[in-house]
Amino acid sequence: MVCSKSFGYALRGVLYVALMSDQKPRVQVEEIAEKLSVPKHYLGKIMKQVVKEGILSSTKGPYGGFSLNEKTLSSPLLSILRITDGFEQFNTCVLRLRKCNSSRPCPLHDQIEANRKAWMQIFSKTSIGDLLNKDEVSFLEGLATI
Amino acid sequence: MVCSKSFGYALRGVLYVALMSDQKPRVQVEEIAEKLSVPKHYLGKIMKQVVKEGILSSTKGPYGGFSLNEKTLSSPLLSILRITDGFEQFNTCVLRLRKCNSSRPCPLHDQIEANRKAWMQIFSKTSIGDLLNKDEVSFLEGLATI
DNA sequence: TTTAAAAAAGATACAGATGTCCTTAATGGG
DNA sequence: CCCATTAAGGACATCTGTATCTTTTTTAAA
Ligand code: FES
Ligand code: FES
Repeated sequence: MVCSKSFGYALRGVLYVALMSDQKPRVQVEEIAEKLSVPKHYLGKIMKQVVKEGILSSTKGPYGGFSLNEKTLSSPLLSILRITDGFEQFNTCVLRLRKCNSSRPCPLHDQIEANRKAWMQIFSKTSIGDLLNKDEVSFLEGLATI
Repeated sequence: MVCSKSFGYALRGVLYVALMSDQKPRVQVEEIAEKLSVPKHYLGKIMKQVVKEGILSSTKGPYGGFSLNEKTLSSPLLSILRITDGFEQFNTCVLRLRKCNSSRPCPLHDQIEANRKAWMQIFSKTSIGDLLNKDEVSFLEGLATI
């Protein structure tokens, strides 16, 4: 019913880089962690994976940091979810009564399956860019609140 | 998107006791654990909480074990969920962008909230008894599959 | 009352997610 | 080339859910 903390770190990290992109082309993990009140080194690890997935770019060295690329804004939340949480959650019986499948469904399977499809939809249809458009103003104030 | 393993243990434990209730008034944790392929001692701890919540009854000593009571069949899944998983999951922003509330919603809040209500509905409307009715035959075979 | 059976309770162990620290590699500027 | 800066990578620490083991308490039967 809720994503991992790692997911939140990754998402907010990407959003922060995006929001800063007009002011500075690259943002250091140090700054991101500080502004979002997130553990610095742990965030670094996660951002690394986000880069490997292609959602962000990064360069080492002076004036380096994390930056947007052509894929960033169009990336669906699902691509971050894969990194941080994986998709097992969608294939496990909610009741943990058995392997979840339609051929041998548990009593709740159909209801749950419909619900999960809806979640999947939300996470695959919604992109980083969508979030920015919908919430432009309040994001920056809100990013550090959790 | 999925309940804890503990939830599965608790639910399957209760279901097993219910299914056995016409053959034997009390069932020992030893037997339950064996039949469900669940860690014996850990299951004991969870069953204890289920009893404390009032969903099952138990008696110590010879011929003791866990047994149904007047509340068992009408207990909603939500009462087990409270024991094993708690309700925090329903009050946390999926995106972990901020405290989840309607007055300061994240961009996905409304969609997510509707979805969560649906989950809550399922777990509060569905009782132990409902599961048994819907799935009477295949439960016993299936109970040990996870 | 004694004994054995079974749940309850407590102590400890393990595993995965989370978090910290230190070292290594890459990069731009001098 | 040399140096400072920054991400990447690896080793270790902590915390929480899960799991195991032992001891205590309760109960039924003999
Ligand atoms: S079989 Fe239970 S949710 Fe699919
Ligand atoms: S504020 Fe994000 S789900 Fe409610």
